[in-house]
Parts: sequence; C-alpha cells; structure tokens
Amino acid sequence: MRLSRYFLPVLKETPSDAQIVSHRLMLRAGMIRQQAAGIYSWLPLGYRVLRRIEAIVHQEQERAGHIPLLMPTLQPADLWRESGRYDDYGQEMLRIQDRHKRDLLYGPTNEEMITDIFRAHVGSYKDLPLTLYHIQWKFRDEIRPRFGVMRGREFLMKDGYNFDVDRDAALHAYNRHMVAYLRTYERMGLTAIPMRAASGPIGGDNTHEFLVLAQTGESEVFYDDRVTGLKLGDRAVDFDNRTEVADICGEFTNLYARTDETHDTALFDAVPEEHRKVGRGIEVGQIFYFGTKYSEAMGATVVTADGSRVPVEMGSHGIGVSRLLGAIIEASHDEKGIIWPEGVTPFHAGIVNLKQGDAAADGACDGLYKALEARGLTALYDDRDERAGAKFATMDLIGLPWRITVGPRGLAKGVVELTCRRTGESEELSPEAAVDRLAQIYTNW
RNA sequence: CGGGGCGUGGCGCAGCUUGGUAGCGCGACGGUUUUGGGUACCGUAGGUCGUAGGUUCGAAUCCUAUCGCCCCGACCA
Repeated sequence: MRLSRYFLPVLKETPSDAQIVSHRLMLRAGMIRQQAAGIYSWLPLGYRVLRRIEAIVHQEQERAGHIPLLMPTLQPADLWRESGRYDDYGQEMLRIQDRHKRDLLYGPTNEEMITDIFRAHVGSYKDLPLTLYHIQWKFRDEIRPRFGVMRGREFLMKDGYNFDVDRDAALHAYNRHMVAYLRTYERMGLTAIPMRAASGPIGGDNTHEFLVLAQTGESEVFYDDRVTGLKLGDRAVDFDNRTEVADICGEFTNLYARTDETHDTALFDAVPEEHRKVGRGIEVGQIFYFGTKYSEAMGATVVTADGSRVPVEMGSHGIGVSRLLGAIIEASHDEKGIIWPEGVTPFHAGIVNLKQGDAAADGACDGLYKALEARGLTALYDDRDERAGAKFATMDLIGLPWRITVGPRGLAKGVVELTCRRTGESEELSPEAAVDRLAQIYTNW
C-alpha cells in the first residue's frame, strides 16, 4: 500500500479524553474513532490488525478441531427466558423491540442460541464430541465504558461451545481450549497466563482466565513468576489425545497463578519467596466448564450408547478479540509509539523514501515493494512528499516491526537500511538482501 | 448509579469572573525552501461557540432545561 493512497489519519497531538497508552496510541495512529461511549469505528489500519488477530484465532480453533459458524447479533428474548437469564442478566443487556413489539436483545454471549441450534439438530452421542464457535460482535451495556477498545460496550469476541456426552469428555474439551488458547496468544506475541478464576454470570465450577501482565490491567494477580517463562512453542499437539492435552494443561497450571477473586493466601505463601509476584493483568480470554446448566434448562439431550437420554455436557470459551489490540499495545510500545509483534502487524514492513521524486530512490522503493509482494509480504510505502523526520515519526507511531529506509546516499553505495522497530538496530544491506532477510524473519510467523 | 469535570474549526486549547459581532498552536490547502529524525517563511480556507428556551439594545460569556463525553468508585470478555 502506498501511503499517499491510503487512509491513515494520524494525530500529532494526544486526544485529551484518552487515558491509557493503548487508547492514546490507537487514536493517534488512526486505528479507531469513537462514535459513542464504548463504541468505535475501526479505521483501515486498526481493521487490518483486527483481521489478523481474527485469522490467528480461526486458525488455532480449527487446528484444535473446532468448527466455525456465525450466529446473529440480535437474539429473541424468548430463548433467554428459557434459561432464566433474561431476568438475571440485568441492565448490562441491551434490550430492544422490533416493529411488532417483539422483545429482542443485542447478544452479550450466545449460550442459549447455540444450545437451541444443538437441540434442533443433534440427538445422538454418535454426533459428539462437537465444538462450535463464532467470532461476532457483542454488546454489553457497561455502566462505564473506558480505556478505548479494552473496555468497550460493543466488542468483537470469539466464543466457542463444546457439547460432550459426559463430564470427562467435556473436561477434555476444556483442556483442548486451554492449549489452543496458549498457542493463539503466543502467536500474537503475548504471554497470557491461565489463572484459576471465578465463574460469574456464565455459571459453572471449572474456569480459567487468561491474563496478560500489564500495569494498566483491571485485575490484581498473584503468581509464581516461573509461569511467565513457559512456552508452548511450535510443539506438535495431538488434540485428540486426552492425556497429552491434559499434561500440557498441567504444565501451565500447576504453578500458582490466580486473580484476586480466587486468591488463596495460604497457597500463595507456599510459593518460594523469590518467585512470589503480585501484579496486574488484562483479561484476554476465559474458559468455562459448566456441565448441564443450559442443556437441562433448554432440553438439549442426547441418547447414549445404552439408550438412555441425558442432557449434554457443555462449556463455553471466549477470547476478547477487539480487546486484544489494546492488550497487545499495552504490552508492546515505547515512547514513540506502538511496536507490533510480527504475528499481528498490519503490514510486514514499512518503506521510507527519503527523497521522493529522486529517480533512483523512487525506483528502488518501487522495486522493493514489488519484491516484497512477490514473497508474500505486505509493505506500507511512505511515498509522501514529506521530510524524513515526519516519515520516521509516522512509522514509529504506527509500529511496523521492520522498516526499510531508502535514500540517494545509501543507493550510491548500493545499500538500503533495514531497521528493527523493537531494538532500533539497523543494518545496511543491498535491496535484494533486505528482502531476503525479511522473508527469512517472517518464515517463523 | 454516587462524586468530580468538560463540550468553542479536523486535533489541542484561550476567551466566560467584569456581555459589545470569536482567537492561538497543530493539522489541511497553495506557494517558497530540497531538506537523512515531526524544517522555516508567506498566504488561503475552515466555527449556527453541544442543543433548546430565557434575560438583554446586544449572549461563547448570565439564567433554566436538556443531550453528549471524560475522570474516580461499585461492576465487567
């Protein structure tokens, strides 16, 4: 993309009503625009990152054997009356009526609806296990939205629902989600720690939240700091192997890590003092096992091998997709701007032409752009007629992890400069070598 | 919902106390500057002062109502 043809409304000054760094940077980098309290438009740059995050979530869900579908944002109230949550959910649920005065609601989650789909089409244990998920906009009418997309009222969430014949199978689904989530967050450059949590309005007794450590987190967290060094990496996981999946979950949950809701002082004191840490975290996902809470209320049953009919065992599993942008920026930025992890960056590299209109510089930039494209890499080419300083400042602000700087001086020596946004380190390379280096860097992402 | 604060060009703000026909910086646009980390200078455009009503010869400014937004708290993916 040539910057002169793109839509990137960057702000030099910080909007006064943005308090935390991710919100400020998203506004300054032209990623979002607030339309109402807690409701945002996603401008092109923000939308690109959002789509990349969605894509990672999809890939890791499908890798775990989970099946995507799409449910509507608006739901009939009757479904929620069946589960009893129409009255229980309270003011957070946005309720509306259509022209026929039928009660509808803008879904804050989809347990009822997915259970309805399940009961209509599935009746036998032979159809299980089944895990369905979608990535859809949700609305929760928060009393006080804040922190930009971290705490919006409208937000994009991945929510998945497993259906299993018995408790053991459902717990395997729970574990499968935990492992899939670990890899999902790692691919986004995050260290998200699964912590034992409280279940809240979803219900159920087994639940973990995934927390990204950050000063601005909304939850206080207590943990053994050895958990932060654990990595799933690219190890091959057989998601059908219950023991293997459970062992991985054990590896990541045996060390103490809890939010303030479930904190246990006695257990925490057993952690060696040098590893005992208290901090704050941003919640980026949660998994629940809740058994037959909804299936019983809504009559979602299956016939088992011995011919009896039992309510299906369920759980639900969420990832705050839009919130993740905020969380990633909170975890990865500096005083100049955002630093995107390679896995979610809106463009793989930026190209800065130091002397627009110079035949050699223009030609080299065009060549780089095409060469990157040929290797499957996207570039944002700053071809504006601006001073070098302005171009660098924009690139630093929007946070592309790699930048190629092209100018007449370097070209006279046959080189361009490849700069790492995170470290600030530069190396001079021929244009061809710079493209090779980037292709090599991104093979791991 | 309780407490606090703010609505003035795209963004950040001044003006309001002591009513007199709206100003600054940034940005945008047009030039000059040819420039390797937000350059300098010249010029141009852009505002029913959140909205409604009231007081007044006259309201951004005073009064009333209303809408919106932000911050702290309780609550939350």
